[in-house]
Formats: sequence, C-alpha cells, structure tokens
Amino acid sequence: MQLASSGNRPEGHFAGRPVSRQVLADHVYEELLASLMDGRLEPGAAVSIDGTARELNVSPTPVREALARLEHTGMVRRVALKGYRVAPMFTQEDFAELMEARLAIEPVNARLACARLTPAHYAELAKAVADLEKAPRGPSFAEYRDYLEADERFHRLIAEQTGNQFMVAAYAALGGQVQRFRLFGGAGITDADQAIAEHQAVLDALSSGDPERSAAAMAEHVQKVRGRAIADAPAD
Amino acid sequence: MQLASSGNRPEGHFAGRPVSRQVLADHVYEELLASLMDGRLEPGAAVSIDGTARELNVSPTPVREALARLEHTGMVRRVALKGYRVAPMFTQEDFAELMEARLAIEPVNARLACARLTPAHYAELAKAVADLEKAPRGPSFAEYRDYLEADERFHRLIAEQTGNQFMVAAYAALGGQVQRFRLFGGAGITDADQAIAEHQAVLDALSSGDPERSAAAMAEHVQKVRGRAIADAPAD
DNA sequence: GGATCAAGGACCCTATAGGATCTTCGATTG
DNA sequence: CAATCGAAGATCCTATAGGGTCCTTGATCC
Repeated sequence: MQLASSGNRPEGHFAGRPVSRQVLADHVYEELLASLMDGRLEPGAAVSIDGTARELNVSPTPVREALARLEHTGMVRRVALKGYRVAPMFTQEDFAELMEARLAIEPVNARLACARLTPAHYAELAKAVADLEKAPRGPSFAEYRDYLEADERFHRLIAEQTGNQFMVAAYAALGGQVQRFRLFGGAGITDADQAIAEHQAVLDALSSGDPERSAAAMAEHVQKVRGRAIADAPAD
Repeated sequence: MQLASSGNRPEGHFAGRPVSRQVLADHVYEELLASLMDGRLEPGAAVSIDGTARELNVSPTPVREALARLEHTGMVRRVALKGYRVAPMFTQEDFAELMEARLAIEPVNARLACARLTPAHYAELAKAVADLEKAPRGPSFAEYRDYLEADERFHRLIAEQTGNQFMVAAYAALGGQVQRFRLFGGAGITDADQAIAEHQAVLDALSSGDPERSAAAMAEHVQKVRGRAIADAPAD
C-alpha cells in the first residue's frame, strides 16, 4: 500500500533486465484509480493533493501529475485553486447518454473485430465469458467487482481487436473500465445469466465470421443492458 | 478586494491576463497546444520539460502538469525517464483508421443533432460554413489555418449539439481539433469548393429535420474527404 | 583507425519551502 | 438572534534544489 520513500529504487528481482521503469506518478495514478474503482473514494469526495501525498508517503509533485492524467478520464474533476473532487454519481440522464453512445460505437467495433478475428482473439474473448460465469455476484462491491472486470474486459478486447486506434480511443472515451463501476451504487448484479447469454451470443456471432450478425448481436446486447438497468433503476 | 495586481508573477511576454482564475499550467497547456498546431513543434521533436519552462519563464512544475494532460490527447508521447516527444506524423494507415472511426461516429452525431437543432445552433453552423468560404487557402500553414479551424468547428458543433457528453468525448477522442492539423504536411487545401458544398449539404439536411438524411449527408462527406485525401496522398 | 570507456552536460524526477488562495469558525455588531 | 467580519488552518500553486539517468564528446587503448 505504501510507496517507497526517497532513495531506494526497487532492484529488479530478475537480474539484468530493468524492463519498464515506473515513475512515482505512475504508482500514484494506479493507486488512485484502484481507490476510485473500489469505492474507497466516493463520488463528490475531495481528493486533496497534499493529503494524498502524505497518505502515500510521496511529495505532492507526482500526485499532481497523476491527477492531471486522471482528470482527462472523467473520474475526477478539477477546479482551479480549489482542487480535485471525485466526479459526481451518474444520473439516469447520464446513463441514457452513455447507452446511446455505446449503441453508436460498440456494434461498429463488433463488425470491425469480426473481420479480423484470430484464434488467439477468440480465446481471449472466451476466457472473458468464462470468467463472467465464474465470478461471484454478491451484493457488496468486493463480490461483484470481478464480474464487472470481466464484463469490461470483454468489450475492451473487441474494441482492441478492431485494430483501429481511434475506435479504441473512442471506446475509452466512454469511460470503459470506469463509468461502468459507478453505475451500481450498491445495486449489485441482476439478471447475470441473461447478460452472460448475450455475451455468448456476441462471441458466437464473431466466430461465425458474419460482420453484420456480430454488429446486430452487440446492438441487441447493449439495448438489453439499457432495458434491464431502467427496470432496476432506483426511484430517487 | 483582492483584485490588486500582485507584481510577484513574472509577466512573461506570452501571458496576458493579470487577474485570472487560470493557473500557470493552463497557460502552458494552451501555449504548447498552439505551438503544436502551428507546426512550430514538428512530429518527433523532443519537448523538454526544463527547456519549455525556461522558454516560458515558469518553473518545470506547471510544465509537467500541462504535458501530463497533453499526453492523454495523443499529441505528445512520454517515455519514463526519457521525456516527451511530439507524436509522429500520420501514416496512411493512421489516416485510414481515422476515417473509419469518423464514419462510425459522425453520422450518428448528425442524426442526433438533427433532432435537437435550434435556430441558435443553425446560426452557429451557418457561420462556420461562411467562415470556411471566406478563409484563405494558401499553401503555407498560416494561410490555411483558419480554413482548418472553421472545418473542425463545424464538426465539433454538431457533436456538441447532440447533447450527449459521451458522443462529444468520443469525437474529441478522434483528436478533433488536433489530428486534422497533422494530416497536411504542407499539402495545403485541395478541392475546397467541393468540401464547402458538402458542408452546406450537411447543414441543409440538418435544417430539413430529417435525421436519416442528415446522417447520410455526413457519411457522404466523410467518405469524400477520404477519397480526396487518398487521391492527393504523397507517394512516400 | 576503430572500439571502449570515462567525464561532462542536459534532462528527468522527487522533495521541500514559501507565497497565494480558499475555507472554517469564532468574535463582533446591529 | 442573525449577519458580517476577521483570523487561523488547510490547501493549492509555484519556485528552487538536489539526486539519478541518459546522451554526447573526447580521450585512451587495442
């Protein structure tokens, strides 16, 4: 949890190859991202630069750099001279917009990925679906975290398999691995079996080699996700 | 009244506003962005943190923050312990991917914007087309810069008029005002009249209130842009 | 002559200090 | 009692210093 203080750089356990050296800002970035996704930092909470630095035993400089990167992901928002705060909770309007955008982008990803599918790609996707089935579905975040991770991984893999860097960027702009975690304010997973079947249908369509069928399967999946979420929406 | 101008800040020959809610990192960000788009920083060139700080008469700290934000836009790339470099020039493969992504996103934007078009929106779009006609089309960057700006503004306005923050983010992920400027390695503007007519056609379709026609007009425009660029591609 | 290596400089990275600003909370006043 | 003002603390922001790393250059050696 705590990062090393100044001075000692972790010597590689594998002798001879200092593969990818990480800088403190990278560690801080990952730490903050994990805190945000685990729910330890709740929407609206302040993220103090100095406070985070003290907590992680680093100086404020790398924390500033990490937060500057996080801001561009939409996870945190900055107000000049006031600091950073965790982005507010999703509204139903936000959710509707997100689904509209997913419906525009993800079927295209499926169509493009279908044309480039390789056995290795298929194996990765199949593993994501398998992980989805194995994942626990309890009510607490710790329990459905793995489920959400596998879900997001499935969709991100398809984006990456398009071979189009801009489609990957567009998918990431939706907050890929991020916004999804914030939709469930403790609601947990509902209708997991149905969702898994839809993922399997997308996978089958991809492996069939039919691009249009793949796009249709993905579109149907997103629409059904939207329908289920609306049905389960808390009446606030 | 804390509006008294403090003479502490070294007024560089670049910055302007005495009292501003902006911090130095914002100024540095804008300055770097302008340098990148003006071509003063060429692809592949190193962007030194300390050097930039000296040039702008600021300390390296705000420069680090500005570069951390720029990295996420794809304009510059960072290698740990080595620094930042301007992203390399677009290849034809990159261009093909960009057009594929635009073809997936921008027609959807047109369809959504059409349903929400207001007179104010129309006026903004019409002004963008008018600016496109008025802009000079000389061979040097300074001459076709205004043209590119109006072009990008037209497309960005449509994205914003969808009222969908995620479609705006997805459009921005394409590098909206950015990548466009890097496609032209001094090639200048070709077939401007044709492009302007296509923009006008999109505008007409939007004002007709027909969403599908709007989407089709946008799709046709993007496809023709791709066709023209391929025809003009330098044989490298 | 070509390769190796050491020295120097430029640069990146982190920590620390101090000024500027915002927020909180208690005191003062109508 | 309510509203306003002011001071203290926390926080943000910027500058500066110093250590670590990378790259260039020039000298040494085979």
